[in-house]
Amino acid sequence: MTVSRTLSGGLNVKPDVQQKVMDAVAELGYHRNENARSIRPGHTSGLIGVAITNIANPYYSTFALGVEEEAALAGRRILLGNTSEDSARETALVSDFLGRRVDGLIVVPAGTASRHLEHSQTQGVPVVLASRRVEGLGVDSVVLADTDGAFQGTTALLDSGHTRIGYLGNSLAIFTGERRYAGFARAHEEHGIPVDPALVATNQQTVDQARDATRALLRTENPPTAIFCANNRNAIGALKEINHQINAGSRSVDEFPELMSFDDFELAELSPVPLSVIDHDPRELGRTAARLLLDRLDADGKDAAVRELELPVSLRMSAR
Amino acid sequence: MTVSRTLSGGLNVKPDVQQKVMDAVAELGYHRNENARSIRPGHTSGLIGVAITNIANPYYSTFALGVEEEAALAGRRILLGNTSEDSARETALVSDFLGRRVDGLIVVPAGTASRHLEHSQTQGVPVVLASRRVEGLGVDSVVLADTDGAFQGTTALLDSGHTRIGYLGNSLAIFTGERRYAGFARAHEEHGIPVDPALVATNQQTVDQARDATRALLRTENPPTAIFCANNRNAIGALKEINHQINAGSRSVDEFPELMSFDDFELAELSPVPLSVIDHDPRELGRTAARLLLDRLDADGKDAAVRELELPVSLRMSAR
DNA sequence: CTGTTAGCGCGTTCAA
DNA sequence: TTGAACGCGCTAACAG
Repeated sequence: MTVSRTLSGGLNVKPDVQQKVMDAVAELGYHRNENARSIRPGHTSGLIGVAITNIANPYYSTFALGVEEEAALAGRRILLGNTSEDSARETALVSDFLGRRVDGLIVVPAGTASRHLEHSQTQGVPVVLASRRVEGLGVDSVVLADTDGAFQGTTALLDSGHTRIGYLGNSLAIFTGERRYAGFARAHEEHGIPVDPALVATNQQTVDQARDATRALLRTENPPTAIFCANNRNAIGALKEINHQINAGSRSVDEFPELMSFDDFELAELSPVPLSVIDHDPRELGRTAARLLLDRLDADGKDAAVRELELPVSLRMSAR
Repeated sequence: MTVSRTLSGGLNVKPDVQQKVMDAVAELGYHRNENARSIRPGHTSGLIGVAITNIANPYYSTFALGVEEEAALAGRRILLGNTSEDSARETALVSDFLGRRVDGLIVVPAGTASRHLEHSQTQGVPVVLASRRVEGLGVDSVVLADTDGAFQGTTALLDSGHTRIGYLGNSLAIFTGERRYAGFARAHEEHGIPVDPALVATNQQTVDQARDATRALLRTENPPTAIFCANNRNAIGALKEINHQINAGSRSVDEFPELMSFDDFELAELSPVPLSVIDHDPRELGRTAARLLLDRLDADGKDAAVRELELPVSLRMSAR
């Protein structure tokens, strides 16, 4: 008890005894057992479980940084896990997080399955969805203005005269994939220009897959004059393939399509073809998700209505 | 007890009772309290604490992915924390990790202070250092062949005729900074070419700082014909500045220095100036660090001698 | 100011 | 096959 009291401020412990305790603590390298502390009635772990689909994607690691910063400000740590875009792994991860009694969960959901995120399954542990929503799950969420951003970007391309625009994105079954494609399609509708299905590729998860899809697009007999890339993996893949072909020297630079990327990324400015960006800040997305969660963890935020935020994006047109 | 037995395999529990338990578990969303489990005698948390200097740097997030993959294979999770290159935060982070009774620690040390990593302070929890070593700390470590890689890269530049080579890196007080500079300097020595101190900048932690340093280098009256960049942050900063100046159109491309980057990075191939890379795999670095730790956590690895690994790097010369 | 009691959730051990 | 007692480390509440 004396040690416990000393370590929690030293109230009602003689100063010289406190000193002895501190000396012993320093010498022995003693650390209070947080796991034992967390099982006391009315106490929690101070951990926030963060499940993202891919740590190695700079977009998501920056997102995680934002969460971590905001959590650290509130004296909490994050438990980070990778789902690899796999719903089963997400379920296992969330289950593990709950077993460790995280105070809350921040999830970039991998699929549309959501039983494991339901209130009854999480034992009331609050969940915040980020980047993607899951229908019918009454939880807080923060996503981007996907449809609007894609609409704006596509409109800009159409306005500048493009009529054949390629589309590279991830699966339409994924929340962002569906929304971004919807914006792409609506812009076409409003311009009275049909989307050519031959120019639409929607199953690239990796840079290499995006490269392959780009190669296929460029090989068609009537290739697109611009490509809309629904995320940074696809934009980078397209860029790599185009750069490769330019260096191979088969055609001149301006025979290649210009690019519109949903997501900014490092070194985008080196693109040999004009590249515009639908820009937003993954770090801010992480911070916002964390704030939603932390707020919900506060006594006063506990019973607030469900908040579904949508962060704006901004179109940054290529200088050329 | 019946629930406990059912959840740990169902030995000696009547099948129909097991079923009832499982039904109730599913309905209630019950999860065993891992924190409570971990304080039982002879049990551990299954967590590995990972302290890196910057999650948002793709290099380190890929490193973390490698650790996570390897840890997941062994049924463990990682607790990830950011030190922001700050020794005090590292100490606090490690202390927090120990309080949560991590089974082991993987640390990219921020400084040379190491009291908090000593065996006596970690209560015998094994520590593995990655990327950087700390002198006088008898713990396992895995680092890169920094000196050798820098030596090879610099030698290649000198061999191809450069006599004025700039150096951009992080502080010489940092393990990798010191070693990479040493390789740079030794290559000069062996060629009998002195290093011009005016061309050496060693305090850039961020891309923007690296840009500034590059601008200063290019502005000197006798600018370098090549720049050795000791890590990806510095290479990217140099690239951005050079690209910017090329686009500004003041000089022709081949008046700009070529680049040698210690660290590969995404889209390096888009460089307008020749860029060679001293390549290595951060994911493998992470995996190796995790394996060192997991091995040490096994009964048979417990008392093994200290292992200090050095992973090889490979020089990939610019195609041009 | 310092110590004792009790209970958090779990599973080992022992009893029924 | 099931349940009861015990102890892990910690601290609120209550003696002393």
